[in-house]
Amino acid sequence: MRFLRAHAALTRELSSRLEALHELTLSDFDVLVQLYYAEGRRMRRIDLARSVLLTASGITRLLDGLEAGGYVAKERCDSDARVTYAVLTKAGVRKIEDARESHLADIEELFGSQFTREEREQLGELLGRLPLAHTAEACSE
Amino acid sequence: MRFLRAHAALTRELSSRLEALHELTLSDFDVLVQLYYAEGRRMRRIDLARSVLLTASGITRLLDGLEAGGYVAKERCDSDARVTYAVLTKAGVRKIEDARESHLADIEELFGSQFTREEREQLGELLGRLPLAHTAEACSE
DNA sequence: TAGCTATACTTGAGTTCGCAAGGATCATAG
DNA sequence: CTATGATCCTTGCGAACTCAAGTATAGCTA
Repeated sequence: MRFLRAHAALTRELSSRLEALHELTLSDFDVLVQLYYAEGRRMRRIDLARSVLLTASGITRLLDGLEAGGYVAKERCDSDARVTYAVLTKAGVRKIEDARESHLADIEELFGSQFTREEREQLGELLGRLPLAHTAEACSE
Repeated sequence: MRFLRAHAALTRELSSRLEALHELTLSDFDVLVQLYYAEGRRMRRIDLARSVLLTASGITRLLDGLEAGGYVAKERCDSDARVTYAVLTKAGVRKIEDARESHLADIEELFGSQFTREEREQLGELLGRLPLAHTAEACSE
């Protein structure tokens, strides 16, 4: 119960702040961050989907938006015509670097401030044990 | 990050199991549980909304569904004509008692099995500190 | 009593997703 | 070379929600 409530409250707040300041969804942000840390700042759409726990169709539509905004571009794969890469554009890099700052501050305010460093690590470890929660790539957000 | 991923993975799984077995959303279940433990098994719709962290309109539509299924009924309030109560029907009581069992088993499997009793308590305590997460009423689910 | 503001609820429009189905491409096995 | 099955992606449809606006009622104030 606490878990569900905490999530609902937290994401609602973070999401609305992100939206207000940067016109980004939490999912949008999530995708941009994944791309930002990816090799060559690009990823296969399917891997992107798995890493942010969306379905393939979810990613298609989400990227539609980011492509329209000019933050991400499509790129064909030479070795496999089925796959399309999502690449962060320069505007996308600027966007994420810009949004990161306020978003991290928000997280710190709402989330981090409640815990000591030690507790934070423990919380992370505990949550990391949950099944299926292992998709998150290296990244310390 | 872990928090978001863990939530996405967990709710997706729990939700689909609940849906498959009982044709209930996680939110539906949540609402039924709240009513089940409420005094007289009824609540003002607005209080219900706050306790499950939905908006007023969200509750209206969710209850539309549960009313259509015969699990909850509307009831007028004598002292204040603005408010409507949501009351659990007998069918609703049966439904929730039925669904509870498998749902708790699912939770135990996916969530509880990863932790010792002590860790579980600690996790609960940590999550409970998050701002806005205090709406959950007494109930040990 | 008349007016103002706050509260409870509903409804219309729009968003973000998931699922199922379909098209295209690859890889493998005869 | 062809058939089969898997993989990547998109699209139609529907579900769950939110926000904004509207209605009705309550309560307070002058």
